[in-house]
Amino acid sequence: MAAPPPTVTGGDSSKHHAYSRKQKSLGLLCSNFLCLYNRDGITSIGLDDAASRLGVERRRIYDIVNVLESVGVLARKAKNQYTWKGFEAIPKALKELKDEGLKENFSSFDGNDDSKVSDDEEDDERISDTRTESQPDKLNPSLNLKSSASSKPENRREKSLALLTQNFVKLFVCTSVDLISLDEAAKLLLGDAHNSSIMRTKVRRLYDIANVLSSMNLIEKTHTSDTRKPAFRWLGFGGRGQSEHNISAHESVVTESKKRPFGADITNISFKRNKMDLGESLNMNFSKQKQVKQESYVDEIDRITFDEDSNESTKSYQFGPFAPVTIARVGASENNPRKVHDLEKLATIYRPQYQNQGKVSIIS
DNA sequence: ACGTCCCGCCAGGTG
DNA sequence: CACCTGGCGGGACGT
Repeated sequence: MAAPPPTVTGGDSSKHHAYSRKQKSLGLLCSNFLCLYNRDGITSIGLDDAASRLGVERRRIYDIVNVLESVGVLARKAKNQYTWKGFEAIPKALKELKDEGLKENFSSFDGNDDSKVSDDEEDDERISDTRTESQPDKLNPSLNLKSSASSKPENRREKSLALLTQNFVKLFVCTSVDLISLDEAAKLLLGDAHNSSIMRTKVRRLYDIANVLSSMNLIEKTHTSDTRKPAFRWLGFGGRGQSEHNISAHESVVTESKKRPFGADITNISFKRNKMDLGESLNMNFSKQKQVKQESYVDEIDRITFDEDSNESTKSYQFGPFAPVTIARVGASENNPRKVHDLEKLATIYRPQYQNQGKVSIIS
């Protein structure tokens, strides 16, 4: 036991900037992650590589990766290695989730109830591409919401975060519920056993998930009509940011990637204690501006069919490229499709679109 | 005071 | 056995 450096208050070195939790939030980290790996043709993603680049511990990467994988953006390839599927993989993943959810009992929340708990664990066909023969099935979680009673060992792996993420998404995709608070979601997802701690932990996880999903603009934090209880609204697609793909015809928004608005960069990121390694790359300063892009979601953002009966009718997902803002120019060198070492450059150009709820700082 | 949620301990899993 | 994964909850930060 090496006496770990206790305390953190104030940093012992130079400026003792009161670090903000917001700057280390999963949501922001996710934005950085997305921005970092969405550029050019990135195929593989190393976890420790990401951790180093983002200046966070591995543990946090797992959190992000698990939720990203749940929506199809990433796919586990091997140890420490993930495959970047891209945002374009989201629609498909969502559809699968929806399909799965409908087969189960996700269609009974809010308003109507339909306790039709079909425990059918039928293996849905995976439209997925890569099919590793190692694990034929098992990919499908057996969502045992309430009344599970079956202590089926099932998958020891993927217990919470990934599973919970999918269930959370199913909630939106399979029902007409567009707005929901995490408490509600927690209750729904774990049945009714609101036994103190269990639910508290659940909610904690949901916060993590919601933050990541928010950074992707799949959901947004708002509040219920009554105004009071914060809740999350499903957006599906509708992020702003230009895209190379054509969007719906009615995207009047210019989504022009104008040059970054003033650079109010805040150098943050790991300044605390780091791992043993990570010495060469001092701290890369990520220029991040807490800009609140309050884009008007005019038009119909359109979410995947909210009709409960419509099975496979509207499959045209107009995924709007909610790509984290553009600017795909990599400074330097195109001769390295795989790895990008220019952290500094990358960091400089990168611009996360942190979604800030609540106040709206006019900056654009 | 309560809502949000970061940090990292430590237990399984895997090679 | 070392290392990778990731559940889980304390308790600090935010409002």
